[in-house]
Amino acid sequence: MPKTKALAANAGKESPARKRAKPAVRSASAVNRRLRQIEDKRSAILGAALGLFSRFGLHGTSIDQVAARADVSKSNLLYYFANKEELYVNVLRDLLALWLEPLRGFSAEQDPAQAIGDYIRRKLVVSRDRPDASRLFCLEMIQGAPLLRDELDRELRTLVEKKSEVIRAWIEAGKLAPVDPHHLIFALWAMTQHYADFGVQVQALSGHTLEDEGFFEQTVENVQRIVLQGIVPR
Amino acid sequence: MPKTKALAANAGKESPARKRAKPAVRSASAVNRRLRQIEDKRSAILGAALGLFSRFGLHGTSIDQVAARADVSKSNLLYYFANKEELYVNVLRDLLALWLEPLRGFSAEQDPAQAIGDYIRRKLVVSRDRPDASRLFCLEMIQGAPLLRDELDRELRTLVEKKSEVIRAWIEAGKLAPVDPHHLIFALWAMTQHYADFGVQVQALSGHTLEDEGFFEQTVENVQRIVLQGIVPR
DNA sequence: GTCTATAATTGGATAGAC
DNA sequence: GTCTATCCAATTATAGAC
Repeated sequence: MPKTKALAANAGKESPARKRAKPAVRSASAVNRRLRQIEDKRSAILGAALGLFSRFGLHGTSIDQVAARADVSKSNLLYYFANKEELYVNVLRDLLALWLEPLRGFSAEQDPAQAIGDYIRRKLVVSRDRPDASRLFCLEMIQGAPLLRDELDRELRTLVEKKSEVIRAWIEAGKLAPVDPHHLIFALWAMTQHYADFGVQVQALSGHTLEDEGFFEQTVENVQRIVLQGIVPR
Repeated sequence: MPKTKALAANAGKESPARKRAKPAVRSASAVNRRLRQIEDKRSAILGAALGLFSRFGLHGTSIDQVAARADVSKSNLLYYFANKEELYVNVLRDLLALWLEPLRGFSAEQDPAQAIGDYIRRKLVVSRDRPDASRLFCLEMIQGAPLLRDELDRELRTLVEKKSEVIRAWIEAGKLAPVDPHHLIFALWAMTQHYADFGVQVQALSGHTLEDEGFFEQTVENVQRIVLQGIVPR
């Protein structure tokens, strides 16, 4: 079984970027330059890690590969992140915010067709521009979300409940057909993420990627139509 | 990078179950019993492997774990499957058939609403009864389907093209709203698989699993309604 | 902060007895 | 067919010089 290293043991070990401003000989600007440089390196590593983790998973990726891709040495990487798991967790944490964002837009005052149509577009933009984020999120879910479980229960859950209320309000106002809010939300997530997570399949079958401007618009339009109008002729 | 061991090298090494009927002292029934026993062991290993691979992926699972779960020794497992990759490939192969099956049902003579409604139910049954299969398939896709790519291009592609024709025929007959067949198929796949692949999330947010009879029916109904009628009131 | 060893471990795979 | 004993490669992680 994947060993869950005592994360608590690392709680004290904070990343080097935390140590700042000790009585310095260098000028303030030189210090800032240095700090920025460090932050850049950190995010270079995080970026490289996302790219690899999102394809091959935590265990399918070696620290070496991440280091090579980020153009740092392995031991240098381990200076910035105490161990592989800490790196992984940091990558995931950055993800969640990005993932929750689009849903926040919903509010009862909006026109539901408009709001949901916009939402579909925004999610497809994420699938197009950040497919790696989507894939890593999916990987984590498949594994039972060992590291995201808490956040799922807290943040995501309350957000979803709030938005479900909005959807219910729309239905009661007769602006939306009676549909279970949870299932609607699942449907929206599933259909839009699919183009990122199953990108290879989409490409193999349709011959296109979301990068393809025409195909992107066609996708937006079709997903919107299916969800809003359905496929039975009116 | 994940090393792709020369699979060709193993082409000759066939599984032990292939050696049969040499002039035997034992009775025919004894031999059959033995053969069945061997097949049972093979499928026990395959089953255990599916369970683990579908959660932790190829690299997240050790041969040892599979062996333990199948209740055989590691070296005994390696007698049945020459190496880890061969085991993995065999698990995947069994999967594809299961995965393609439901789509074959479509034919132009059917009523589209009925056919698609049935399809949704059948796929959700698979998501409920074989979530591990769905997850492994998803894992493989995320990784770029290195082992399924050929099949994707061949079998799946031609099947999808054939069924796209059926959908187009329905549209031309005015029985279906104008929608791109590919996107419709993607939507159906995405929405139904979601309940297996993102099962943890579904559980965390809705409090239910497809195992839950009531929830299952509610899911079927909602997915059908969204796809067929859409959510804008008529 | 960055690098060069190197320790320590895991895990895939083989050899050979039974 | 099944087991025990190993071998060997791949990594993770640490120590310590600069």
